[in-house]
Amino acid sequence: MGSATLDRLTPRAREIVRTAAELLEGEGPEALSMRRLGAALGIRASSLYEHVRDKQALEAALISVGFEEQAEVLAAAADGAAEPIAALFAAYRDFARRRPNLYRLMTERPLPREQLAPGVEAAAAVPLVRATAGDQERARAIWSFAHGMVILELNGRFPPGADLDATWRKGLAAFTA
Amino acid sequence: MGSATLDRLTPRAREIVRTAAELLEGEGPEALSMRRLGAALGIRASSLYEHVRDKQALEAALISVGFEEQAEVLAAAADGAAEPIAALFAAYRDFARRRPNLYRLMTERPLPREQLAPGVEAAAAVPLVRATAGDQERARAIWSFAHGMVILELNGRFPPGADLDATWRKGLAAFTA
DNA sequence: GTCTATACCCGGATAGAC
DNA sequence: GTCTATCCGGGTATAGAC
Repeated sequence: MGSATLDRLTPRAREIVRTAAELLEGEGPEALSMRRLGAALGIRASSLYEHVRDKQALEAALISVGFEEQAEVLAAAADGAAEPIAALFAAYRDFARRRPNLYRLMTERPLPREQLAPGVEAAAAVPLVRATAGDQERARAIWSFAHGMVILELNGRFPPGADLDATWRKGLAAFTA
Repeated sequence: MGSATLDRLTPRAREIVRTAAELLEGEGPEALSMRRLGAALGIRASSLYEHVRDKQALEAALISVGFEEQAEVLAAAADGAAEPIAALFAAYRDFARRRPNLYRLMTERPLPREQLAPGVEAAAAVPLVRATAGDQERARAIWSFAHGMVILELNGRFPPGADLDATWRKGLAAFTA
């Protein structure tokens, strides 16, 4: 539950990032504006700049925290699982459904890698790379399938009646054959 | 090359949609505003509303045309191919790279299905469903992999040195085993 | 069919007072 | 640390004149 990213911030900045995360998830991406974030905290947007460099830095913090949480849930899922890939799929999907807007923020633009907390991106990838015994190509192919499933689901792109559990099983079978 | 969607529009509306497509692809999604579209056509934004209901309708037209083009290139690729799935992968990736911003427009939000030209979404899916002999679960799993590969590439989410051709081959092997 | 003018909304960010 | 005031930018859309 602890976040190294949050821990390196001042208490007030921590509060801001936390509130931003709630705003993003609770009211959608358009709610993540400096004005609305200020309002949610009971201060003016201009006051935020005392604690946060700019909006980019705020988003980078959100993304870093997202990677930390993702790393945690994925590692926990794979740990000692009889079928690690299946367990990772379930945990990956679960994370994306619990934090759909954060998940989009983390995936739909180029990563601001220089602004992220060091190592968080790699840490989130570790469980899958482990599960493929270090085969990076296979790990990336599996990740692409999982991301495709997740993002198409979040974006409402599958036909209304689609049986996604069955589709996940198809993918699992393909990649573990 | 003919587009049923465009053919049903007045000449001026057709011109508008065409220009919008060029603007979107050439200058990015933020360029797709009524003001900038008007400017590209040499008229005021307000004049566009004589020809296009609103921005949603314009985007729906762009998406419909996108599906038509996609259906065409996918069908052509699969036609008589020795390895239809491999051919579809290549054509799918090629389409997304040629029209990255249109591809994003087509996939990153829920489809405005009521506003699309009838049948275009289904038509784009036909080649893949054929290639899986009607197995919809398999078709969806393959689509998810392809979409994941494509969108993660477009969004710059793979590590800088990643060998994506190799990753595509891994996915192909998994789904055609 | 296009114009001007306008209504409304939103955004990020800074200067300088307190 | 927060404020007000302000600067800049952007957007969709309508009314009414020509």
